[in-house]
Amino acid sequence: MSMPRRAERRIDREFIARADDHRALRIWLRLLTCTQMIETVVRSRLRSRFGTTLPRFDLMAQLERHAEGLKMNELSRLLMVTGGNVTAIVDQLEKEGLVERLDEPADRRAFRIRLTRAGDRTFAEMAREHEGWVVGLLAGMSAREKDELLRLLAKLKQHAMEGSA
Amino acid sequence: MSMPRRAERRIDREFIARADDHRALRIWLRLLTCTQMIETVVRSRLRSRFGTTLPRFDLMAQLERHAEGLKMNELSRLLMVTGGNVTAIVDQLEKEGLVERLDEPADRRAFRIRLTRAGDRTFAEMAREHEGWVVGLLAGMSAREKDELLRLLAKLKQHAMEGSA
DNA sequence: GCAAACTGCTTCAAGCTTCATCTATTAAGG
DNA sequence: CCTTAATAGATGAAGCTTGAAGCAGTTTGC
Repeated sequence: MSMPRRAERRIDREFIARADDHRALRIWLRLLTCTQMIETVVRSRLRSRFGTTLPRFDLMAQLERHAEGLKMNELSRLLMVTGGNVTAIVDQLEKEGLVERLDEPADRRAFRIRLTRAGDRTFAEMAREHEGWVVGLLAGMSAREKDELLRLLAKLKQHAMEGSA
Repeated sequence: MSMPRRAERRIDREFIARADDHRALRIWLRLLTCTQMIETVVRSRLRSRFGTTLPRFDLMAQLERHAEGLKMNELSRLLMVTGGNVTAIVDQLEKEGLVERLDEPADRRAFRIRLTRAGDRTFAEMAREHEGWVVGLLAGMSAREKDELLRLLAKLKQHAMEGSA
């Protein structure tokens, strides 16, 4: 009835490996689901409440965190989108007077993007509501669980960073 | 030096609330970062290895899990994208002979989308490599951590689901 | 100095995505 | 029946995103 010890162990190890592979795939799928669910809510509310879009909000959020301004490639890296994409969004926001391009004295190719005063005001209003939406969506989790999730995501982020470079 | 007891407590409670709000925002940002990092890797490899895109892969993955086929609106719900989007991608895949539209006898408006034999073969090949990429990206985490992450994401998913409906 | 490599940004085409709107079909109420 | 409402998909405009190619300015190595 029972298999030879050697084969048993080999099969068991394979089984464990497969189970773990499966876990990785499930994490990836669930991560994607969670992100898309939150994204859908935030996107829809940004549109209905403020007539704006998520990428524009994200770009302004980065600028708000860096009052000294950011170069195009820094924005591209922080937002994890291509440079061409950043150009398009900054063009729009600049046309609407929410951000401005300032010449970078040290490098004539580059410039610094900064929120204008109007942009700063506009963003502050959106950010206040935005925080409320996110807090609401995560309200079911305890502080302890949030900390644990934060920790695990940090780990995932770090490993994925190494694995993709 | 010390404040009246009442004020102290009020401030403390506010402080805790703010800290927790901040945690929620950080979770959301980190979730987004992790997702985008993995997405970028998978997207780029799907392109270079198989000349295809992530949305097409995702759609085929859903069909592979439902051998009996899926209706357009079911695909839309599962993939969490709009119906118009599904139409466009199915049109492409159908033109390439990877999926097929089958008439639904019970409802002349609808039809069932299914992988063709060629689609099934093509997907199997991609899925094998895809799993390897994801496993590699998550390799730094222990089985225990993966289980915990899976559990917390499930919770997040559930609460976000309720909060967005 | 100067050529070559690199960097910062833009442009463009192609594909993805949403939202709003449309047609055809089905379901429900009277 | 017949009207009304709801549902399944398709379509088109507008915006997002990528990847590749290109231009101008900077750095590097000889």
